[in-house]
Amino acid sequence: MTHQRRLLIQIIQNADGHVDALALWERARAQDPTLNKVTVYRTLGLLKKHGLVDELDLMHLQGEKHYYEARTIRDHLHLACIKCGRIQEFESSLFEKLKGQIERERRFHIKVVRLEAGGLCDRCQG
Amino acid sequence: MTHQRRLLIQIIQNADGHVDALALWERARAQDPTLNKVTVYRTLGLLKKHGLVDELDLMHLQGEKHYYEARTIRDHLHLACIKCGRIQEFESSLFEKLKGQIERERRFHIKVVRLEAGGLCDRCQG
DNA sequence: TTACGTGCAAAAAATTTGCAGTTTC
DNA sequence: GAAACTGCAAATTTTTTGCACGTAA
Repeated sequence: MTHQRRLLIQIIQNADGHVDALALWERARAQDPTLNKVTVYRTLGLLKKHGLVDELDLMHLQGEKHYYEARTIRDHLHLACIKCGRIQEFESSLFEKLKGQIERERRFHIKVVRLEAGGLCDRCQG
Repeated sequence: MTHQRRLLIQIIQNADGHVDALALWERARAQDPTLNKVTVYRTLGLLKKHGLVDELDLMHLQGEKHYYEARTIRDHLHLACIKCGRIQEFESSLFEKLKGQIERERRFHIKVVRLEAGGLCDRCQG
C-alpha cells in the first residue's frame, strides 16, 4: 500500500460523481504533482480486479473514456440523459431479483454487474 | 443508402455473435476490399444513433474495444465469463419490469439499455 | 445536381508496456 | 532484502477529423 494508491483510493471514495481516469489524475496531481498517469491506470486496473471500483461508459456521452465509482453495498443502475448529460442513479429490488434469477437459472456467479440506460430524463421531455 | 452501408448492415445482421469494429471491417473487406475502416466507424455511429445496433463492452475481456450487435425486438442482457470468455445472452420479464419501473418512477424515457454482467459461468465453477 | 457519403492520410484520445530505479513491509 | 510499485518514455489500440473527390437519389 503505497501513498499513491492511498491517495487515489481516497479520491475515488470521496468523489461525489463519476470520475474518468484523467480527471482522477488531475485531482491526484493537485496533492502529489509527481504522481504519474500510468499509476492511475494501473491502480484503476487493480481496484477493478478486486471489485473495489466499478467501470462505466455512461453512454459515452462525451468521448470513449470510462468512468469509475467506488463500489457501494447495494448495486445501482445508471440513467444517462442524452440531451442534458445528467446522470441519475437508481436502486431497485427488481434489479436484485433479476440478478438472483440469472444466478439461479444460468448458474452464473455474478462478480460485476453493470446496467446503464440512455434516454431522456424527466426534465428534458416534451 | 450506399453499397458500403448496405454491406456493413448486412454483415451485422447476419453475424451470429458480437463483432468489434475491426472484425466488422475485416469481414466487409472480404467482399469490398476498398471499403475503409473510417467508413465502418462512421456507419456504426450512425446505426447506433438510430438505434439499429447496440454497443457493448462485454467486460472488456480482451482489450478496450466495443462490440456491436443488431438490435432485437426484445432486449436481452449479456453474461460474460471472466474465465473462459463465453458470452451468454439472457431474456427476462423481470428485465422488462425493471425498465418499466425506471420509466414510471423516474419519468425517464429509455432509448437504449445495456445490462452486462461479468462472473463465472456454470462450466467454470468449482 | 446537390447534398451526402467515402477514402485517404493524419491526428487525437485512451490505454498499455518495458525497463530501471525506488518504495514498502 | 525481496517483492511489489512507480515514473518515464515510448508504443499500441481505438476512434475521430479535415479535406478533396465521388456517388445516390
